[in-house]
Amino acid sequence: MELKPARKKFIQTWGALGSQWGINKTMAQIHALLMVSHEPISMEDIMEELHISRGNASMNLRALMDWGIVYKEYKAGERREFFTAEKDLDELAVKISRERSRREIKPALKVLKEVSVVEGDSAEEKHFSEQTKKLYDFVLKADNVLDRITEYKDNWLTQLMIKFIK
Amino acid sequence: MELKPARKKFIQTWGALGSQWGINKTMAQIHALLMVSHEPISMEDIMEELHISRGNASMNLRALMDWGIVYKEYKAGERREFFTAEKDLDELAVKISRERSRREIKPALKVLKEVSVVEGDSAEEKHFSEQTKKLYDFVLKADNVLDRITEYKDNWLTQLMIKFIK
DNA sequence: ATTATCTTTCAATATTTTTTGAAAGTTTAA
DNA sequence: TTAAACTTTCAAAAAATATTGAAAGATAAT
Repeated sequence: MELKPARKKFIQTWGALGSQWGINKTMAQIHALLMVSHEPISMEDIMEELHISRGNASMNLRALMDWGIVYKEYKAGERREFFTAEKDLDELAVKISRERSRREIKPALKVLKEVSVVEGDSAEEKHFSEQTKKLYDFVLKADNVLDRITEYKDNWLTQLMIKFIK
Repeated sequence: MELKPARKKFIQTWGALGSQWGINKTMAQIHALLMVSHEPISMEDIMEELHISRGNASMNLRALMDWGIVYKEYKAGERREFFTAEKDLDELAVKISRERSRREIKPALKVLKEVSVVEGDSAEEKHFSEQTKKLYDFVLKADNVLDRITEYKDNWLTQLMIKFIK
């Protein structure tokens, strides 16, 4: 396969995957582009390759940097800023997990805890309280697991366990 | 806390969480409503509680059933259909993981495999091929881990390992 | 201090996604 | 077979989300 179409296809796919998981398409595409680039890229080049406006590029690069998965780089003697992506995938996964946990899971957990204190004797009230308590425990555990996904992934004992469970 | 506002708050939160993860708000809300209900609910009641149209309710219930996490129930002597949610959270997680894997991850893996065969001697081509190969391996492993999230979660050895890794 | 180069911001616009509601479809009962 | 009770479908409308582009904001060179 040729580089150009392969790159294009990869960027499209990564963008689509992103939007299915609540990350905007352009953000995921910029990230994809940077991940497969062997050297830092300027905003101008990102705009050109993805056919997007300056504003769009700027805003999404900012967002990616807020997630801690894209970095600014300065080249000596260059006025422009260049960008690179976190290329260590374990590091990438850890950062994404941490951020999603902080932004989305933790607040949801807080609410689950709040609402699960419903008291009362009716079947309705009992069931509500029980179910939300279970959800709290479950989400809490899942959150921990996600946070440690790479540690699991690469642990030999775990690998063994996977085979065992299978 | 009172049941009514607690239930409302839970449904709102679950809906918001859903949309942040690429599941539409109403779908997540219907699911939330059914999860905390101690008995099956009719479409009419769902429409009323969530203030949504008949069409919306019908389509999202269909989607939830396609995911395998909501079931139809028939009550003796009743013409209407009633709905319940999968309430076993482990089962819920397994089904969601399986579906997302099948619909989103597997197709992405296929593309990753396709594009990673790029050949050539330039640094650009080499880097592209290496990086997409790494991504393929990583996503494949992560997919397997997700698929087994509950097995991990409840395994005592793993629990011990979490503490150990910490 | 002025200009040139580059980045950010944000109101307006465009696009995508979701929702509505009425017509068509289905199933059961009379 | 007709009607009643309910569900599904889908084109149109609404809502939510993303994108643009030009003006304002930085920063460095002259």
